[in-house]
Amino acid sequence: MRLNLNKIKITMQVLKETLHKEGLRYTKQRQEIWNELRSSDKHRDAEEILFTLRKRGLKISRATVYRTIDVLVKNNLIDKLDIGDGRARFEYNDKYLHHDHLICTSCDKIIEFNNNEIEELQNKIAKQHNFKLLYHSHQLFGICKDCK
Amino acid sequence: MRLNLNKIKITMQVLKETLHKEGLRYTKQRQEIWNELRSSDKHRDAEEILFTLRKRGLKISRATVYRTIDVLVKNNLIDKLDIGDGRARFEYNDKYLHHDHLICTSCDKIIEFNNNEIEELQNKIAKQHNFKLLYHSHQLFGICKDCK
DNA sequence: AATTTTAATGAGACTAAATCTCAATAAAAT
DNA sequence: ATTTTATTGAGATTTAGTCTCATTAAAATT
Ligand SMILES: [Mn+2]
Ligand SMILES: [Mn+2]
Ligand SMILES: [Zn+2]
Ligand SMILES: [Zn+2]
Repeated sequence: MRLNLNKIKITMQVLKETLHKEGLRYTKQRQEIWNELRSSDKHRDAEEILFTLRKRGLKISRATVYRTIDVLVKNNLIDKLDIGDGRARFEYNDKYLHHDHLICTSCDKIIEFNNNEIEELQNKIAKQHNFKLLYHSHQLFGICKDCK
Repeated sequence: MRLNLNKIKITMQVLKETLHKEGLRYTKQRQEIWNELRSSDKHRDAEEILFTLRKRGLKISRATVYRTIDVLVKNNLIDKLDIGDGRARFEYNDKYLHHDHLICTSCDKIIEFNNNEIEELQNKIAKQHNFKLLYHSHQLFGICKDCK
């Protein structure tokens, strides 16, 4: 319990410092959106975040959700994920355990993987092209074990 | 010249056979869209294809472009590419020389790469998860050599 | 603590890519 | 040549995401 409360405090501090660094204000809505994303390992879309927070009694608009998500993505606090259905998903970005995704085209299940060899090869390719790698998007689409 | 004409004949035959296999008709519009994509190495969006063909005098609608693209993507004759600006791009799928992309977030340049080690690692990861890999999407975003 | 300054928010209008509808048309089968 | 059936075109519709602008709230100043 003690640890848990501290963890929340620390991640909220991360948000506060990021916003300060960008000259942005530490608002209730931004706190709630960040808390919602960092405390779950689901891949959420904007509308889902909006309605979850509204159900919880927060006064918040669609525009604010999209605007906040942009700030969080640009500052690498969350990652944007395209699973191929035209609706972007977002998830907490754990810098110490990066992962990419396998996506089942039959049941939409999302499976996470992390592979350091691929990460290294990506760096190597970028270097070969004298390209400054900022981020990447890597998805494997197919049929999961439960669907075949 | 002889070879060039034969090459066109062969790729048009590929389309004809694919459509036949799917119980679909070999129409003028489908021929022109396929010819447009297979004879260029650009990454085109739907609107671009539509206006190129109209400028060339073909009577064709937006709906037909999108519908045909879907057929070609599903049959692996072309690949769909998401460069992160909300507009899908399409390109000829050369089965004998697969490639993925580096995308400059500053000038939108698209650089192609192919790396067999990564392709093999993808297969390995899919196998580990008992996942039938159908296709993948792999983009490296950053700043190209001309922009930095 | 009250006031001033300035950025953020909410409601809903707007945009743009992609999809859908349905009457007219053209490909293929007969 | 005629019939059958899929395809097309025009434009309406959907939907994720963005924009506007009056109102509100955070932070700076007094
Ligand atoms: Mn994930
Ligand atoms: Mn390419
Ligand atoms: Zn599945
Ligand atoms: Zn560039």
